[in-house]
Amino acid sequence: MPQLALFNTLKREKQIFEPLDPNHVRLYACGPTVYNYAHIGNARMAVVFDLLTRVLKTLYPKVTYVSNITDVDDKIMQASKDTGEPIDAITRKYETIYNDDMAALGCDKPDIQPRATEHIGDMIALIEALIERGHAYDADGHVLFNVPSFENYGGLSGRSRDEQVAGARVEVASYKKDAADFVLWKPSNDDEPGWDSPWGRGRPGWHIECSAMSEKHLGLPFDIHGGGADLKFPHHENEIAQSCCAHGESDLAAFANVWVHNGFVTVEGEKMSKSLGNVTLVHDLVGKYPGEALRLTLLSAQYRQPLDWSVEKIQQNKKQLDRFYARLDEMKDMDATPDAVPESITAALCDDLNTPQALAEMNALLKEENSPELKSKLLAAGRVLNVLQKDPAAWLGFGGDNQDSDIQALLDERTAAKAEKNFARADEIRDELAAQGIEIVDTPEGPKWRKAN
RNA sequence: GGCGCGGUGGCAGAGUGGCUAUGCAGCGGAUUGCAAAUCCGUGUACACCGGUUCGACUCCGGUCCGUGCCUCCA
Repeated sequence: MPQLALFNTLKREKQIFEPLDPNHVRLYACGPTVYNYAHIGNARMAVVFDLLTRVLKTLYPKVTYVSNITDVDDKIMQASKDTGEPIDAITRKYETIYNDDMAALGCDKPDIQPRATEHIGDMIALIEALIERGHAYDADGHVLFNVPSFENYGGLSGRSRDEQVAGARVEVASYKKDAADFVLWKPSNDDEPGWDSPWGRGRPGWHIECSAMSEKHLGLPFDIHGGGADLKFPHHENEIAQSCCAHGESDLAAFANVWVHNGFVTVEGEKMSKSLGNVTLVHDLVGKYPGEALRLTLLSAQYRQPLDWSVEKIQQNKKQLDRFYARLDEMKDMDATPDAVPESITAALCDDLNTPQALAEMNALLKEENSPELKSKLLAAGRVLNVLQKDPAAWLGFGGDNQDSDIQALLDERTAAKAEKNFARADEIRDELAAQGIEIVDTPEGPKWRKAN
């Protein structure tokens, strides 16, 4: 069996992945805060961890992938104030949109997708444990994690004590014993979402939800914890501190064994930001381009590398898919048994998800003659990456032969013209249709047409 | 300032101490009434300067440049 190597941020090196329990691999990735449409950066995280889960599922008998929905957060409250929509309506709406958009990118829904608001009790229990162990304190309705109480704090992001700063959501400096202390629980006004707690009516800080939900659904320690590179600090650092301290552990790996962080997406060379107005929403993209082309584009760079998003790149990856689908179309009548993923592709993916290498290996397959074996290999490789599973003719756009009698009439006329060597008329018809965005492709089975792109 | 990442052919993007991916674009050719697709051929590129080595794009040191995090952020 091939061995999976992953770059472990915690150790800062690529390591052979060794599951804590080979019969059940467990991973968690920090999901979105649902107050707006997901952007292409959210999508990269979703696609990367979807792929990682697929690869793990080819290697191990049971894999549980948990990715949360953050549905309590000050940004959501702000969105509610801005739009007048109730908080629940906002979070449910964008949760649904998120899942739909990620599905369009070929991401399976995580095995478990917990909502923060449904785990408040677990968070409170965790906070209580932290207070009992002397790692947290309450101050006027706030509960803070005391960073100096955890000797190994900072081990993930590599920051020394002096450099630590607060990762709190709100300004509570006056309550802090240490500048680096961060909020576990904070009081809510009457018009804000809140839950009863030993410290009064309030709501959780950001980091505690992931500690609570990952432990609840996966148990501690679990194998892999992931998210975007920017979450390393403070979010993941604080998660580790909370989870370790709540259980009296000093080893950072007592929470999650391997940490995986995906790189950032820039757009046309610039960082995505609201001020630049270049936040690229998945929702807009899935309306314009095939989800599979978007997925492949997100996988066109190795996951840890920065990825620059551009229309040109989408089109390039779409073409790539066209080539694969064209070959699959040629082999449409062959029986394929896509069970075994070609070794070269498994090897590439097992090398820290080297998707560009996997793509290169798939291109190498195209050098082979058409055969049931080749078809099987392509489909099996495509299945791991979750591409190439569609009907080739439909992908290539040749599905609509019988749907438009006007076009069919012109095609018939052109065929007749060609038979009479009236090429002037034949070309005229080609031009006419081209003007309508219709492309004629002559094949051994006769002319076909599709919408040009 | 602290921590980190990166500079590869026109573009994208892997990788390796010697055998110099892959895709897109370009160019030449084949094929096609035309077109598309396809096929064949075509590019010794690895920021700069030193060092190690029989040999470095790959290892080490330095320089320059770009970039991420350190505040909410995937």
